Amino acid sequence: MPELPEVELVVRDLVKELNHERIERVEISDVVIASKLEGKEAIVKTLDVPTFIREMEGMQIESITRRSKYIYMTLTKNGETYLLASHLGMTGAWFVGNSLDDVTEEKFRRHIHAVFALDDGRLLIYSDIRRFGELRLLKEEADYPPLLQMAPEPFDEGAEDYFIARVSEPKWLEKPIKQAIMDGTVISGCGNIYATEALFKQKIHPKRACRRISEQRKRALFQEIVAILNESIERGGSSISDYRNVNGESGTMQNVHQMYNKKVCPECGSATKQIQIQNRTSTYCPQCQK
DNA sequence: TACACGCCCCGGTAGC
DNA sequence: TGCTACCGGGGCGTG
Repeated sequence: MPELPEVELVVRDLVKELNHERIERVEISDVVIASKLEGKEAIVKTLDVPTFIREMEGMQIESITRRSKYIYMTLTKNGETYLLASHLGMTGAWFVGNSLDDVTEEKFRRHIHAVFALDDGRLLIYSDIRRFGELRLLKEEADYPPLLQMAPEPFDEGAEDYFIARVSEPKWLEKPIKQAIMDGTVISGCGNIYATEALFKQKIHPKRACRRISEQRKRALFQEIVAILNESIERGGSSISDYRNVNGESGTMQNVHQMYNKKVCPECGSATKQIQIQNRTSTYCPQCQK
């Protein structure tokens, strides 16, 4: 499942592949169309499918960037600028190819939900096995307020101080640290995998209340998260289940995970434990993490 | 008003 | 082999 590093790698690949192409035609899968007709918000958010297609056709791709776990495509049409904010959910993936057969893995090919035919003849393809991802066409970021509430990019200057300030707010003091670092308004882009790894490396129990962690330890934890996110980008991301890059390749970060989904602590050999925090499974070592 | 909780978008997969 | 329960990112509605 894609977190910040995986999204960053997708963006880097898309930037290499795409250069101001124009979207000529758009196709949306029958299952998405059917879900939308039932009133569900399946992948194509807010807009109905015909409107989404009509708006997207004729758009020129100006730039592709990442903001937290969102892919931002800046688009223009008739002198107006738009933003396509794409979230991969748990199983979303983008591909670029000459035909749908270029999506070589069957489980992704079976779940292609949006196809953007480009003016150079290639296809920009969005596949999403579980359909938890989103394609959100906006006039600007402010049209979807949660985007404005996201914490600064973790690599940006000031993000660490922002983190310290946020977890020092009354609403966070008694809450588990893991809940805080997985909240996108506290840190951008840190999901369950990297939160689990960072807490293990810093020997912090995931349920420890924010109030009961010194500022020094909190800063060390933040820096650990940044280091792990960077390491994962260098390793091509974590391919826990369904992450693939634009060329359909997996990453290798999962090979160096020490705690996420592990049964035994690599440090002390104790059996790990799993608890639920905010309905998310948290794996930790009861001996090493206090 | 603010927060906790459950729901919802789903298919793959583990377990029986 | 086939069925069922479970999992989860993240917003949102309800109590």
